[in-house]
Amino acid sequence: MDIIEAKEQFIQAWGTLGSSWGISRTMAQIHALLLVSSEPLSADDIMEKLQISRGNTNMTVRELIDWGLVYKEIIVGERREFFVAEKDMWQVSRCILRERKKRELDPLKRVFDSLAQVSNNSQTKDNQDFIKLIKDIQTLSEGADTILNKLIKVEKNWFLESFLKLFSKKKKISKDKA
Amino acid sequence: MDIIEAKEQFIQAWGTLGSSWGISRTMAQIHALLLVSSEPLSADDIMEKLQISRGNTNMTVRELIDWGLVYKEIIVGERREFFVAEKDMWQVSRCILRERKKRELDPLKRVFDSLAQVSNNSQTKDNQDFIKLIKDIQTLSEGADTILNKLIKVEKNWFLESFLKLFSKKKKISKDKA
DNA sequence: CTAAACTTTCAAAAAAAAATGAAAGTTATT
DNA sequence: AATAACTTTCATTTTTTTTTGAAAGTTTAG
Repeated sequence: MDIIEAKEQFIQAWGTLGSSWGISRTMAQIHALLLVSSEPLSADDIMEKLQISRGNTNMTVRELIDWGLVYKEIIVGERREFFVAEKDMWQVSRCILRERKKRELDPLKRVFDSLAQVSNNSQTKDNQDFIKLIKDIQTLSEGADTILNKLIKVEKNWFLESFLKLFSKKKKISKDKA
Repeated sequence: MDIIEAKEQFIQAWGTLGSSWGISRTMAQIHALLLVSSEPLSADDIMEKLQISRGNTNMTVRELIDWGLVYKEIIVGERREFFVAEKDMWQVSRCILRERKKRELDPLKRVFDSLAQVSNNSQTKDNQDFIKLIKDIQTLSEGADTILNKLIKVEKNWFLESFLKLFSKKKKISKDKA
């Protein structure tokens, strides 16, 4: 497999993976295309390479900019806008984490904060169970929130060097196995 | 807000949240309904309470069972099957993490393992960058994999007591603030 | 100011995902 | 073995999400 082919496969694969990440195929493909392009691309370049419409290209690039995954780049003497992708994949991960947390976790917390205010005057077993369910979900979602916030803030090296080591400790092999 | 109302809101909210988690609204709603029911429910109970079709109910309950979120329960003297939800929310989180990892992270790793085998004979800057991109994505996805596997295995108390504390250390307030 | 170059919007079309329900399949009872 | 009670399947319909493209809007240059 040569590099050209590999890049095409990358764009295709990133697009497919995007769907399972709740990101539209086009959005993921544009992102991938910009990631593998050494030069900034114009809206027309993107349209042509991915065979998509102008409207779709414009809207999707805007969204990528909102996420912080793509930047506008001005080229002197050119009137058109050009776009480049954020190439630091740790930064990319942070953007994706932040946006997915915003979409997937924050609404959960909001809903349960309001649900937690349910009055608990009837003390049947059934109702106690419901109150506990709400509390449990809140505890866990706050835990998830704490972890995600930390991951979003943290430096790449801290993640790769300190944090990951917490998880990769080898299991001690006990003598009684021998 | 009384408990009945709160439960209905819970089912509704869990359904809506489900969509943003890549889970169909019905699947999340059935799950929520079973979570708030103290008694096991039959397929007919579910159909009636959520106003959905038999086919949909059956397929979705099967999927919830596959995920490990719902169990069949046999009631003596009843021919029909009854269903109950896993009530331990930590266990529920694990199931959801495991299934989402399977859907969202594992395919990523597979794709990039195959892309990593791209030949690197032409040593242009451009190609070096591409190779680096692939490597970076692999490093990060392996990191994510390690963390998720650990979280899926770990005990609830370890998560809430030891793990979370790593993240919630209070910032030292320095004197120059005063 | 005006035309050209480029960008944005949004109603309508297409595609993808989810739900329906009738028919086929199973299993337990008599 | 026949019937009744219940479950599963899947082609079709409905709903939701994504994309299109023509029209409207903006900005720059002369």
